[in-house]
Amino acid sequence: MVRIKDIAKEANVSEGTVDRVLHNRGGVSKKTEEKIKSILERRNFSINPVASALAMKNNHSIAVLIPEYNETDSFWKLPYLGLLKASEEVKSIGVNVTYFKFNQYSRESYLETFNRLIETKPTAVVLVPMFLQETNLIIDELKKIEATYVFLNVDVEGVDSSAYVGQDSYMSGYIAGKLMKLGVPNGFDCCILQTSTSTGDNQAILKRVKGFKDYFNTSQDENVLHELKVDSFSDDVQLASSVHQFLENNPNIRGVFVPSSRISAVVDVLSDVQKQSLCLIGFDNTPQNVACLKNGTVLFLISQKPFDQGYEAVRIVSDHLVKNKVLKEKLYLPIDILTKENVDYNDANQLMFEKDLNQ
Amino acid sequence: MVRIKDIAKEANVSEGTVDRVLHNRGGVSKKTEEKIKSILERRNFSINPVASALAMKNNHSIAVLIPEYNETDSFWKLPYLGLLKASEEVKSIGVNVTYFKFNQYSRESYLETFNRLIETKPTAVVLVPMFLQETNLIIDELKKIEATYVFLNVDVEGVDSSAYVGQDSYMSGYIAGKLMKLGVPNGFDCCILQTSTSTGDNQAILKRVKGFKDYFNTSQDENVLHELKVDSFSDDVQLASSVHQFLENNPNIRGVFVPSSRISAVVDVLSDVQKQSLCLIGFDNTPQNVACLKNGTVLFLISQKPFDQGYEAVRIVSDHLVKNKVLKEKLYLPIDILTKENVDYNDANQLMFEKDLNQ
DNA sequence: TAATTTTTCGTGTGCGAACACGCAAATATA
DNA sequence: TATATTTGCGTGTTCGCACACGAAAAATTA
Repeated sequence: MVRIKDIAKEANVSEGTVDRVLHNRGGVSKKTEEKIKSILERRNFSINPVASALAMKNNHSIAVLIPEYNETDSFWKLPYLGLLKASEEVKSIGVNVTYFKFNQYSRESYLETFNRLIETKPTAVVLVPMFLQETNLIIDELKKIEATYVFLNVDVEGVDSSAYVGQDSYMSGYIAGKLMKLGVPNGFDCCILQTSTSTGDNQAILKRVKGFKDYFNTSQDENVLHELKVDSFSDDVQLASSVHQFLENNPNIRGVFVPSSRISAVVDVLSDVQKQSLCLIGFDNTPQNVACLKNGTVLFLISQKPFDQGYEAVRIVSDHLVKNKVLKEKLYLPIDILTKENVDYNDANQLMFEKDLNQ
Repeated sequence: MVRIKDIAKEANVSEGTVDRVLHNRGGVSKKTEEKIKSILERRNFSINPVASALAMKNNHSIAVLIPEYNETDSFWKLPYLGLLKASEEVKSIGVNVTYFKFNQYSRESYLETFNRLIETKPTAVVLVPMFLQETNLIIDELKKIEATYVFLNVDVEGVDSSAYVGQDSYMSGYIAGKLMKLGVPNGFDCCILQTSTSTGDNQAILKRVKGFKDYFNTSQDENVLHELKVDSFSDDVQLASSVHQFLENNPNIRGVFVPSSRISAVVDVLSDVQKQSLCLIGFDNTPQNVACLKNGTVLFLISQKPFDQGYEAVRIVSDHLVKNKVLKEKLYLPIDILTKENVDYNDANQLMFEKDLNQ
């Protein structure tokens, strides 16, 4: 590893001078500056971030505002694990990450948790902007203290943010449309199944639906696209009756697209015959969904790569804080197509980390 | 932030003593140890990882043996970039990575390059085991100096390694089979197109073909599977004549599977009508292949995630060296299904790194 | 009690970079 | 030419921790 000392020796100057050109602090003659710069280039020097962090007494802090999770509602576990993994890595370069979890169904919890967060005076914030109105309040506060903030998983239109880390929802829906066309024989229909009222992330769901429809409309083959809206995915009985009635009225349907993460709930109310004959496509690798994928009921799941979202969010923010890298406005993660066969490989990374965590 | 110095003062001992109990190095009386431990607990002390990392100055070295690349044969560029990215990250924790590139078509180059590598006495080696016989010689040498070594991209049967980082070739072929079934209408045929002689990574290709065939055989629908072997993908004229003749003799064919990374060469010799009517599935996101994907000629590409392979290989080895983490024997990377629509998102990571590199 | 061994602990140096202080050389002013 | 001012640069200290060396204190032996 090349050190400042090495560069200084080679240039016949002192370490202080090298330091000056590195941080272009001025006070160096043109000639020696050029000389040093060329040596830096040639030796491919880069500042040792660890020593730098120590000397600077770097104490960046990233605060994360994220929904809490439990067994039944485990979607937010994976982003959290990804955040944790990155946190561990950046600790050694002087970046500290703290977590604040809120109830994703409560606006009050969202705001109240943020208020606790802001008291710790973080240098940067990663947040999941669940509620539009409250998010605007939050952004105002963050601007006051000049904290950089990035949105995680949920992209809010019309609110300016430093960056967004997540999926391109429109395109993921578009791809779902393509896969659906492949899975449904020509001449048959399919339908989009969603709740009439949605919480928080409905922005993403709307965009997925739009992408899905757009693919259907641009494609030559003629398949009719139906829509079914249900009250809730949690009420088994009602869901079952809605779905059965709908399928009876539209016997030509061979594909069902569920743009939320709840396709497993739909599978639970289908008969064996229906499971066999329908091409089911949904979102997110929750344990329940993965189970449906593995037993062959669901043909494709589209993954948002939640683990990677958390990981990347912390990485880009800390690179920004420590190395002054510019924040890319939109960091779109890969749109993963999961099948029965490849799903295990996709989870390997996070599983490995989880295992390490428990030791 | 509480420092060792603070603890020492409070306990009326020197920093050295606190250090001893922190790392239980021994040589501390029971009484003072207890006292210090309780203070550590009470003050909620934790080692400053930044200072710790700096002071430890780990000095591990990883040597990488990998094929060289150029414009026409660019496959190995991406693993190399991934290796580079990881190298940068681990530099700050005292791990140094050096590269040794060989000509992938020359056994002599392979061995000769390794000999240069081994002279640098690395603590660990990442290598692409191209030639079986020579690899055995290499492994013998590595065992002598007790270096840990991991295989990258190519998994060699019957040779024991510390670990393998790459794709599960069998399963990736299996998935290609599934996708092919989706893309080819019932009642039509498809074919596997490969060279009769293959170099280096033919192990992987054989396994892919096996997986592909297995999916076809287990599936209920009846599609006939043909096989076409050509002399070389580089000889346009001959390739064209072979392919055209074959397709004329088998007019029922609607799908072509190319288990190597050269599907773009096949596309180049197809007529527009053939491009329209055939379902083409291949491997690897080389620039040429990605172009075919984007213009709609190729329906799916399966990616080996070459960038990630390089990245992960260095990461797991350095985690092993620095943090004593156990090496997982097989680190299978996700089997990525690439389409026209999602391919851009999949490359984003490596593109970003490449851009940073050029600044 | 003196000599020796063992236990227990303090001191000092280095890791690589950041930055303040201040001296010498170069340039400007009288 | 002597003095003042700027410019260019070297030196020394600090960050918090790891680890080696060796000294004082305690325990053992003669």
